[in-house]
Amino acid sequence: MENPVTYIEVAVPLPVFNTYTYAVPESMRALIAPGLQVLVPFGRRKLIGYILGPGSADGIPKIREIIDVLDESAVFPAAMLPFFQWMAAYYLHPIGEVICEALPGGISKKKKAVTGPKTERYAAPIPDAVVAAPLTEARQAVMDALTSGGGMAVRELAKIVPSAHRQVQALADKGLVVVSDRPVYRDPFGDPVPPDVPHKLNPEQYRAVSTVVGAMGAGFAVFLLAGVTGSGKTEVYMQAAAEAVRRDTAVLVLVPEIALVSETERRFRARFGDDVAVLHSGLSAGERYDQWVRIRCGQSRVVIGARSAIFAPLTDIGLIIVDEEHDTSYKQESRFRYNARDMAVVRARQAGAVVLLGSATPSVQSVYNVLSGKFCELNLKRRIHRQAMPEIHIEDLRKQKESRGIWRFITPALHLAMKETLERGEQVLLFLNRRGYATWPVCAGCGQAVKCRHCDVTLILHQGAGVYKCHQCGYAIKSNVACATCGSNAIKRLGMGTEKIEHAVKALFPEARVARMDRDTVARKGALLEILKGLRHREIDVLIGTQMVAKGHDFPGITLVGIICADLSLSFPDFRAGELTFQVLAQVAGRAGRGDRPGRVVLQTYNPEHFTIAAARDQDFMTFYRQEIGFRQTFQYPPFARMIQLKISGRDPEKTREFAENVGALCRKLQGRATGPHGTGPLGNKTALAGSDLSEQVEILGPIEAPLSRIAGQYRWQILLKSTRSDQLHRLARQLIFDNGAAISSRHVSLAVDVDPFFMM
DNA sequence: AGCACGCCGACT
DNA sequence: GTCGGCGTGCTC
Repeated sequence: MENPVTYIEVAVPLPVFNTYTYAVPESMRALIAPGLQVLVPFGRRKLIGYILGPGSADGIPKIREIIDVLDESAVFPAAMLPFFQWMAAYYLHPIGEVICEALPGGISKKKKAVTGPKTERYAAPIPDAVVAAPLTEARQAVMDALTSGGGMAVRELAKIVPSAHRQVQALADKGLVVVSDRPVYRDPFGDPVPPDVPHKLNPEQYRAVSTVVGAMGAGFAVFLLAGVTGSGKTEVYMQAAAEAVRRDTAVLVLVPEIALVSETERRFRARFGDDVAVLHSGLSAGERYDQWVRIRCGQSRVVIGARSAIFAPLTDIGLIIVDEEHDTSYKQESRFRYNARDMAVVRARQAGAVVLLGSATPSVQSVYNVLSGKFCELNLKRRIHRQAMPEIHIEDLRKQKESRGIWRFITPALHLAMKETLERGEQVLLFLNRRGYATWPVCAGCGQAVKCRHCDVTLILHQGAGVYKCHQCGYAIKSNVACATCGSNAIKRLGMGTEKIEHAVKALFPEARVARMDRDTVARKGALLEILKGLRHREIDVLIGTQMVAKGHDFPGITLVGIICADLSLSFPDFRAGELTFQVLAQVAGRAGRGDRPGRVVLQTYNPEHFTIAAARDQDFMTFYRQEIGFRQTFQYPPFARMIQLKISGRDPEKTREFAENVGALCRKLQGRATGPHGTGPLGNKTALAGSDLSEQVEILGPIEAPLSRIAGQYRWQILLKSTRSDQLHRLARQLIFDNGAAISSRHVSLAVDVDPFFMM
């Protein structure tokens, strides 16, 4: 190495936006490379940092030496550094924390315990060793087992000979076996999967696969595969992936949540065998580590995972597949707020790879990108088994106003349809996007709702558990308490949740076998699989579920879907409310009739004329899109504008409000400075400047109290920055964060920056 | 994030 | 007079 690097630039996993220059002692110079972890002194602490590249000593008065180099090979490919840097810049997040988020827990975060490769005691026979004296029965059994297998884990031996540990030691002393520690590979997969061969494609699928394959090797491209439910998207994914693998490139498959990883994984494993690795937060730290290492060293070239798998340490990515690309689970809503769907596109662009975004109900954003020429559209309009799409009947819930109790929510039409379906021995799915029994418990004495102590929400009655529960913070009180305001014991159980529907269905159809699928019933490990199995084996006649039932699971025996109330998400104070509603309705409706019998859907709503409901009835995405995109344009919402939301929270209501107002004032000051000598508008107004192009300004909305003004004891405020110009928006946010450290940090109040926010409540 | 420095109230 | 509260600023 001519010109050895003496200084390196290091990122540390702390909320600091600087990187730091360290000197490398002579003895370690040959060991360092970008992407390696190093132990560095930091103040009076020691930290694990990440080498970003060569560093510069210019203008730095004090440079300290690194203490140690922690890996002989980088934990992630150096080629991923530009990806991390891009994310750090875009999401305004410290690069060290970005990298820390990317690495699997346990690889050696901070200075916590290090989960290295797991090892086990392993015994192997020494060939041709001379047996001096006859062995005891147990020792002979151990020797027999070892010679027949050529070596075994001592743990396995102990299953044959209970005293194996002792015997192996004795045999080692006699020079007959050699004992060593071996790394073990922890297999996260369940049962072996029988191999499977590529299916014959229908013409639509064939066209999709050949278009994607045709783009491979020719640089970055994004395809949006819009395929109705049951149209065979997964087969398209697999055949495209097979071609990518054949070209010796890696494939990354993202699915929205862990429950769907296993289904996708089974299908991919059947096709790609040991090439498949999985990455998601459901794996134990050890399993994750092993999967990571397999991917890192190129043993697994097809990676399937949830959101965080976007960080898989693959080299030479040829294809990134994002299944159910509209799903909001791709957005991380804690510490580091990123969107894995968007980052799939960024990572592919950097790698010159092809992206395949798939969905039955594509996001407005992605369809806009198709229409503006950034993405290329592929369509699967036909279901593979040629079933017709289900017929959707709308029932107006306003007509039920005079009905009592459950009859307000089970219309005669739905009741009749359920009766007919059950009489035919077919299965029913009822969807209601709200769990619990009564979602609005109200005191009959004083009219007060039962409220959470820590949050600005009503508690939900969970009758089975006998508690009122807060869905925000988990706070719960016994359901037999009296009203906190007036002491009355008469608390009305208003509001409908899945648990109440379950009770009602059991009463209406006493002979039907009823099951419920929501976060409460699948909390127990294995419960979800039991429900799915129960459905397949026809041990369940009626399934009642939340959102969860809309997500990708295949329910072949269901011929009737009842949507109890389609409007719940329609009134959310969120510009995406219509989009979310359309998606969930279309997805739930798509659960009907995936087997060989036609399906039908009864959709109950208070807003039958609403364009979202009408479009969902006709399963006509483009009609929905055309109306929705007009609304987005009128109010300058994404995709026409970009947004950054500042989320401010603190325990003290006054301090939080004051802080939010200070940050708001600072934003306006910065904006005024950036856009020249004109003053800003009156406080609280949209600040726009005379004489310049209004559409290119950054709008500052707020601060306002969040719709959920308190969660888990934290008072919440928000400021929304909005602009048609991404660069302007980012410039303002960067100035705010980087140049005003003191003004935006406080002991009592925290500020989170959410770039491209999803949940605005 | 930590950890030091520095500046004000209430205790031996 | 010192102990300790917390606001401010820095860590190569």
